[in-house]
Amino acid sequence: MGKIKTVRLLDIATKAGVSVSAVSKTMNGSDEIPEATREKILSIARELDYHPNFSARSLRLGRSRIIGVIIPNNDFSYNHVLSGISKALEETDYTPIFISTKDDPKYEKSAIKKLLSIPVDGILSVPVSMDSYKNVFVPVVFMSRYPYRNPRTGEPVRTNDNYVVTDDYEGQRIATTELIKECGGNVYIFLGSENTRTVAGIKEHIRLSGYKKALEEQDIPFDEGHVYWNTTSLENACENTRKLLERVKPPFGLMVANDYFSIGVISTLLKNGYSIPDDVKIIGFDDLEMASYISPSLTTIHCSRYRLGSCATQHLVSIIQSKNTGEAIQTIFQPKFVKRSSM
Amino acid sequence: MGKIKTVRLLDIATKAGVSVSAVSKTMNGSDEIPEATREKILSIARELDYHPNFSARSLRLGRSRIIGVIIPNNDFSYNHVLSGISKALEETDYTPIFISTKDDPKYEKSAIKKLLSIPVDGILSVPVSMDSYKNVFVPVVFMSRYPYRNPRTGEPVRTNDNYVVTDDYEGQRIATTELIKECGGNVYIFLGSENTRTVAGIKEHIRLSGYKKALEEQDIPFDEGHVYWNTTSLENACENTRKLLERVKPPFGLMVANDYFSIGVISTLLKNGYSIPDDVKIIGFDDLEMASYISPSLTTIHCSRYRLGSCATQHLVSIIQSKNTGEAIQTIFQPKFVKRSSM
DNA sequence: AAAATCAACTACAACGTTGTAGTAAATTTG
DNA sequence: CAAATTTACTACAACGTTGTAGTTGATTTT
Repeated sequence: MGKIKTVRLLDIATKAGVSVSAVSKTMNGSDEIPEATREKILSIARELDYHPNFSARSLRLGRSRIIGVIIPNNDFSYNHVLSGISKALEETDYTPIFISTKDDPKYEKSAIKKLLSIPVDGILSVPVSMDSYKNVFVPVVFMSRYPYRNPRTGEPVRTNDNYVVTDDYEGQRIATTELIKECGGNVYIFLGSENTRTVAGIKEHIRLSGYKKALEEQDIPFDEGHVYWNTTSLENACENTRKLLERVKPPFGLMVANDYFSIGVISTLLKNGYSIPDDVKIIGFDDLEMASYISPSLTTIHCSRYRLGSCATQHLVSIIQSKNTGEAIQTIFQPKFVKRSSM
Repeated sequence: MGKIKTVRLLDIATKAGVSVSAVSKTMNGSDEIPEATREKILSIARELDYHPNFSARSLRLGRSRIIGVIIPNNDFSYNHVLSGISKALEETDYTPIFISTKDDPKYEKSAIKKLLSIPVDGILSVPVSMDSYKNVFVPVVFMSRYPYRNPRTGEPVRTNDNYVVTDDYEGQRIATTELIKECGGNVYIFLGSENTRTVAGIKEHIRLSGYKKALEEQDIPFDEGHVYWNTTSLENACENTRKLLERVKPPFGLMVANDYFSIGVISTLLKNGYSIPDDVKIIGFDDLEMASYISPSLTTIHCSRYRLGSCATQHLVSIIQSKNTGEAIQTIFQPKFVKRSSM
């Protein structure tokens, strides 16, 4: 398995009897090479199966046609976002490179450095700490986690970063409002990790805020005991369900962090002999494809993570190509309530 | 957003009053730089927040610490494989770059070229056409789709490529054997795409072969009408189920291409008033985490795609680092039958 | 017919890194 | 104490590409 010489511009140039520059110009579509020479060069390039050396080009140009994608974990829970990114990038000649941060600012910083040293032409990020992006001099589009609202007040926050998010605050508010219509104040909520409540140092979870807002609107007092944190796996979801059942008996309403974990919740409820939606009314979050296929079919908040990824990607590419006017691109997708049979 | 000058070895060298070579040697841990100078250089590097330029290094060295990952589609259906790869790579200082082929040899060829031009240090691939890899001069480990058996005969195939696969032939044979115990010859099978039956030009699907083998062992004649192709989405799975119900009435046994699509099958059966496992016995494939949480809990063939990815990655890294002895690394994971309540 | 323009190139430096060959001073060896 | 070796460096070419600044020879303009 010895080193194999790759085909360079020089090889083509030698064979065609022209200079390296002429070949380079031809490859880059310069109009100062006449048709005849151009044809000759291109046919030799094809014959030798030439492909430009990525590193050399990146070194020379200071750009790479590579987009860095920073995600919190490598268990691909951002699966749909990534699919959206890949799909959107397919139309362009950019290639994504994914790095995970394990939700740790240390890893995030090193991920950014790694990406910048490539150098990537832009970054799509589900951020851990906004501070990490202070000295990033390529375009960045934040996804999903940007503090677009003050989580304490629900007020929109004005910044000049680029971001694409779904309005989880509104999503949770709507879900809660709908559930209150059915169950009054008897509504519980399963949320994700408590210590990564939100980015940007504001120690209040955006989904929790939406939940509180809905309660407030209906004059229902907030009860910390109705919130179950750490729904971060199917097993945790089941455990939370068991804990909940120990403390309160149905009927009640329950909102689960996402559709996937709802499967665990439903499983545990059925196992304990409860029926859905008669005993427990359930609302998920995301509206995964499978939400309408499981039984009972899942009432949920629709917000396409796929669309989020593809939208952010389109933004980033347009920023890269049009040399950023300084105008921040900010998109907030509004989630929708989808009623099925779990409620 | 002007171009920001990045920190180079030269900047450190100038500030430290030494040569670029001295800094380079220090960075690469050469032992010919004494402790005092080394400390000085490193502290300046830290101070300036130096990070090596990836492209320059790759150009110079002809390697990049990047691993190319080739997968058939960008809807991340190879999710678990990718997670395994990412996880395994986390321990090393290699970074993966994913490219999809859309199951088209044309895209596959161009993906390979792109990766080689980076240049990647190795490739992990779920291949479309083995021909595409003829002139690849970096280590390749094939995943999941390698023709490790002759699909017509079930005989092992001897090659000297590196690969990691799960024995889908055996998996399907076992599933079929188990289902026959319950339903006799009354067993149906839903399989994936008919025209990508297998790689390597052998026009026979490895899973179908396993199915046939089991029938043969029990002296049950093969009936083409028992095979439903094109189970490539939840919706297709439902449609196939409806078609099947039109033609045959329960009871019967049914094997579905994978656990995920089983959700659609189960949904359709329940909707039509059939009960599982009394009317229809179902076996999935994969043993996804959710298989034991859905209702009815899913009997399936366990084969960890995650493990497949991480194993292939470990192999690749070891090949890269030990400068390949020529000995091919080949791993075949044996799947296991997991009985739950859908059968 | 000389001057200016143009077409079709070529030569060369630069991007940031690394390894090899070289060198001067310090230290060890015979 | 001279010769050989070692230590601690430095200088420089090379990796493949691209853009800028030439350099021809031909054509057009004055």
